Amino acid sequence: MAPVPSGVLGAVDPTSDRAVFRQIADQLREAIDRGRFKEGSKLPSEAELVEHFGVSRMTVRNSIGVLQSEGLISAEHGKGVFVRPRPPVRRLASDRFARRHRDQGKSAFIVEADAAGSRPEVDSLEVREEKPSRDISARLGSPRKVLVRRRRYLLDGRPVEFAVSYLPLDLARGTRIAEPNPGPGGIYARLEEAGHRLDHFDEEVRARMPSPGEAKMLRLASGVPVIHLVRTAYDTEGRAVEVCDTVMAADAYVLAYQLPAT
Amino acid sequence: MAPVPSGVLGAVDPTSDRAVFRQIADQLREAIDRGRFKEGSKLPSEAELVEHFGVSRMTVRNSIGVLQSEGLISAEHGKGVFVRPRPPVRRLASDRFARRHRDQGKSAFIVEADAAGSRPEVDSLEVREEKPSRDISARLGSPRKVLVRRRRYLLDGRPVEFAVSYLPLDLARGTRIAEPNPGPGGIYARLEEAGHRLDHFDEEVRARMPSPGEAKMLRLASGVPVIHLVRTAYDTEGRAVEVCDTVMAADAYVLAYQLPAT
DNA sequence: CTTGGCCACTCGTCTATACGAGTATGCCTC
DNA sequence: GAGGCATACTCGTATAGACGAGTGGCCAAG
Repeated sequence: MAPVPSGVLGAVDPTSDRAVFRQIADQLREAIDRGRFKEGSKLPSEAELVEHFGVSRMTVRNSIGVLQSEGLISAEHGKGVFVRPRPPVRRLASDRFARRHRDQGKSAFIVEADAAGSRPEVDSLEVREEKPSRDISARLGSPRKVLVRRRRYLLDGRPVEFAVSYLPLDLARGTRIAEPNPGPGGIYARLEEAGHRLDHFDEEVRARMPSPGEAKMLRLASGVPVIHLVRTAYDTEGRAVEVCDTVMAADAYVLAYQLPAT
Repeated sequence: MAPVPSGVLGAVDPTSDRAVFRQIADQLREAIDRGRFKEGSKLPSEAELVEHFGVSRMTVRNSIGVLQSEGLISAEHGKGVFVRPRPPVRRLASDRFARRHRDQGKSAFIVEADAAGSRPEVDSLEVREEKPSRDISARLGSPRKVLVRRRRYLLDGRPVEFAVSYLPLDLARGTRIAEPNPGPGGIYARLEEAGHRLDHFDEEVRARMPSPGEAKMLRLASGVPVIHLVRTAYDTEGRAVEVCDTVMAADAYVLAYQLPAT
């Protein structure tokens, strides 16, 4: 068994007020912060840490659990514990829905990812009619039924976002919006062609830990929160024409907004 | 020892593929979601769950840990494990920095909290001059030194937000901006009085797990992420006149923005 | 009645051990 | 050389036990 690299980790004080597993977590955290363990690199194994600190395995695992829930490291069964690499971040600009950005053939997600040098994918595409939930119904002005479009976005094979759009059925039925591929410019272009000129979007941003289902869908390591974004699109007559409910891996996104000073 | 309320929790299957502690976590989660355990109420004690499921204490603690890191429950030493109440949420509107909202005497935070029926406080106020970090320096156009204003906001005694403002020293030195209380309308009003008419704000929104220091400062339960918001204020000449770096308890906030469709 | 202490109950920390399951590697066989 | 298997190493799960420390209620002494 390889020893822990010397000088990187010190000793613990069992008589200290601070719990031993916290002291170990502190030392590992500091070593990571200082770059002693680089992004993506392997930490000493549990057995090595047990040896080095002279504690039991559960104590070591406890300290690893602390850092995992902080999002600093992630354990891989059979391989080891690794410093979590910071994934490339997708920046969502505040003008991302401007008309000029509606590309001819491809969706905004594809265009943007291509430009950033990532390999974009969309999967789990599902389009159907449903009875809206209370919340969605209220946001859309109480339609009896809605068209629901679900899809998952991936970058370089990693799922980063799961989005569900809701549109009042009278706007969507029989149009390309009700088809899996809504055509160039996406559903917003189709809405405007149908005479619903878009005026503005409202977005609500929350952050929280993922549900187990969300963690699975986005393949989230523990310690990664999600950004929950609910966008409502309004036409020039003030009617809500779409609600898009999106759950994003928080470590893959930064949202940018511009606020007026007036 | 009180038994677990009958009918609320079932049994586990030790032969299942799914780990026993996950099965227990699943059952507790479902019971909470269904309202069998209400917000703020006490879950069965570890000893009771050990008894009920016929497993060892570490297994029960493991399942409790799962739900804690999901932000569903929180354990209190000596008291028990409780369903985390959802705290009142502060909604930040996209027009929150509009001039018309600059109240005469009090800060935006105080006015808004009063209106919402909460008891607002500001503490840890600190104003000083510092050499800016690389990032702040770049955002502000590389000033040699900056005025730094730190403060913590609380609602009903609970810390919800920690904010640090940076201003180029030439704008701030010798003005009320450099005083702990900048006066009616806050530092934005002082900037405009000094001839720096504000044009717009850029905001960057990220979500992540808190550092240990942040968790302590905001008294965050485990399983609560933070929203990290960096706002830059620009005057009508395009100069960045302030950067505000804010860390917020994610369960206390929803951010609202309006995006143009053009 | 008040106060102090005891006690029961709670979660927190830690040890020691055992076995299972995923991964990588090297060696042996074909 | 290619394939397959054994093996060693990794983390995952679970048991049983011990002591510590925070909380709150009860009761007896003052």
